[in-house]
Amino acid sequence: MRIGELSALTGIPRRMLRYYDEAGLLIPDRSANGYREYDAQSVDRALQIRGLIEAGLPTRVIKQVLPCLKQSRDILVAGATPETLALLEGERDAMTERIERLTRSRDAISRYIGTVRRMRLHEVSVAS
DNA sequence: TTTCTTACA
DNA sequence: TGTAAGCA
Repeated sequence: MRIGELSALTGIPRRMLRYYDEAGLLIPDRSANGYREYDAQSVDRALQIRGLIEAGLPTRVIKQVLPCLKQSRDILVAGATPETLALLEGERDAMTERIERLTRSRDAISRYIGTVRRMRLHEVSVAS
């Protein structure tokens, strides 16, 4: 299938699909006219890549981990080299930090919302 | 019509 | 990421 169809199937913008190609994450075949030609497997592959990117993994890391995901959507143990493992540990820690920052932000926002609501309630009761 | 590359906001 | 240009 061509890029337009893969885009429709995955919901991933064609722009991003070309970016995955440039980044070496998902390299399609090329038809005679130069159009990118994707196989059915590319659907899962593209979805996996998007998931990893949304999780905040740098493309360089994804590029290294991707071979481990080649088959199914589960991780292939055989493809895990010590270097890859070390890289992933670093990413995991960075992810944990991000989660903690997000948690603090969320809690701060929750407190703010609670405060504003209490103020509104008082205004209403005083007015009526 | 759809896709391609390159470049800029 | 979006968009525009100029092709094939």
